[in-house]
Amino acid sequence: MSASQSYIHCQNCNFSHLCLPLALNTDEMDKLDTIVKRNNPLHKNDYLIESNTPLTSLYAVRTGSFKSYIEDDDGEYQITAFHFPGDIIGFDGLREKRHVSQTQALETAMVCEIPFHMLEDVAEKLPNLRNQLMKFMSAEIQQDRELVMLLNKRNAESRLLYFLISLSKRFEERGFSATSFLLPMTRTDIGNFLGLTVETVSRLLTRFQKNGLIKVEGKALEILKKGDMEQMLTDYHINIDSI
Amino acid sequence: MSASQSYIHCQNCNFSHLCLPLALNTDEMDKLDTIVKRNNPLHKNDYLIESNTPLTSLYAVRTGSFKSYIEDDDGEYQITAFHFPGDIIGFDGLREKRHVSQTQALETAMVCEIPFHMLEDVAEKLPNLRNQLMKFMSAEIQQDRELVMLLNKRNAESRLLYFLISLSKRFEERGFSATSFLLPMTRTDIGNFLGLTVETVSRLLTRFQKNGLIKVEGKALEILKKGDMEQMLTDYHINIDSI
DNA sequence: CGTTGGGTTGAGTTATTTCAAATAGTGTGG
DNA sequence: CCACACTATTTGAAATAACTCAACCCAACG
Repeated sequence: MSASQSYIHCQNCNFSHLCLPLALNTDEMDKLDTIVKRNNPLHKNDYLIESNTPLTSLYAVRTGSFKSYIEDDDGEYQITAFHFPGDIIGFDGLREKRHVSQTQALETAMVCEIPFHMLEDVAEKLPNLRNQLMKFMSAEIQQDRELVMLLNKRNAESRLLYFLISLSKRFEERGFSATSFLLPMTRTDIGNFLGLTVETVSRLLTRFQKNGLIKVEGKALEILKKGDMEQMLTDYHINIDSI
Repeated sequence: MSASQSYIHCQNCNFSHLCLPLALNTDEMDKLDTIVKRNNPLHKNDYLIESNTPLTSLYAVRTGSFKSYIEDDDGEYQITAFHFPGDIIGFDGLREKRHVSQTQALETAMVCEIPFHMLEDVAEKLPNLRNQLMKFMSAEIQQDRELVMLLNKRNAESRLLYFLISLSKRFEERGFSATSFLLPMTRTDIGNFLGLTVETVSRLLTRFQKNGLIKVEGKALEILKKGDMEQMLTDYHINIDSI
């Protein structure tokens, strides 16, 4: 561990309330902390995980952001998640102890690496940690299923609204502004994730802006009418033109 | 436990190779077996799990089939999975120890109930069982993500093909015919799951039949050209009319 | 024997995609 | 720091896959 990073521990991490330490007491956190490796930063487009490689570690995002995607034989790919600080990456590989997706940095980013065999050892002694791991996986299942519903039942407008609102919430949970942030991913990434074309995403962002819901300028997004946007998601009969 | 059911154990269950016992030795299986409750059969449309109820048990399907779905405030619902013998139901509720989806029998069906607090106790002593649980959850995440890709990237034809092929595989794994089986769910259910309308599902089934891929008569399905169907899924540029 | 739920088929509509083209932005090597 | 190349984004017009609406059939069932 380099000197410059030696002071970083779960105990003083800004995102521990979202991360694995969540349910652990100080002692337990110390145990977890001893197995965490904190590596050099990754840069934009660097791979954190390549698919089909053996699963040796899980990763917790410390700073920056990532996208994970699966790819089929035709090279067609599907972004399955965007990851922000506190998120744990790698659960989909547990089944075959082999990564089934790729994870790439969207910007300069750092992670905490948690070697899997050591995590298993620690978890052996810490029921809380085991529980926490299960909860994380369960949450992922729940989220994926909500995404399926979104894709199957909602139109392009709702999907993008949902995406923006959910980003906003995630930034807020992490102590960032809920109403003003940078989109770390491209429009193409957003479209890929939501099952829309780039063109549709772009057109909708423009339309949201014209209707005064948001302000976009490149990567910079400002959410102007969060309440209205949230309501459009709940009562999905309301659409953007009724605002 | 009723006398008529007392002879049923994981050891002599036809589906243990797909179920929790998969990675357990005989001793371990015995331990698991002692906590499993085998209840009376459920009938078509009976609820196995109602949403928002506390999670007290996981369930393993023993016979018959189920559908699970999430529902939003508008009453709109999304079927998230169909379950067949050996499948474990309930992982999405672990996060909040509360079920987030409903599970309903598609036909007369029986389950093995696994009380969750006892499962945790047993898992405490059996690393293999813990592992198996994680693998099941990880598999569910993986499957859900493949479903997202299917919904986002494939057209109606591919989606339904995928559905039929995946049913076929699941029946085969369970020792049933891979080419001739009954669809336990309605066309509406299939459409709901795949993000299509009933009409589209019906039209496609008719078309598949006209092109000689399958034979359908009500619930009865016969898969005539499995190879062709699988290839259409792999090379998704090939479509039904090129067969 | 009327009612109800599931399924099929046809015709017209529409949300989103595709294709095309122009503009803006970013990074690299000289 | 500029020029060039490449990628990302926006906007418009035309095409289309799947949906909606409507009608009808069939089987199960009280």
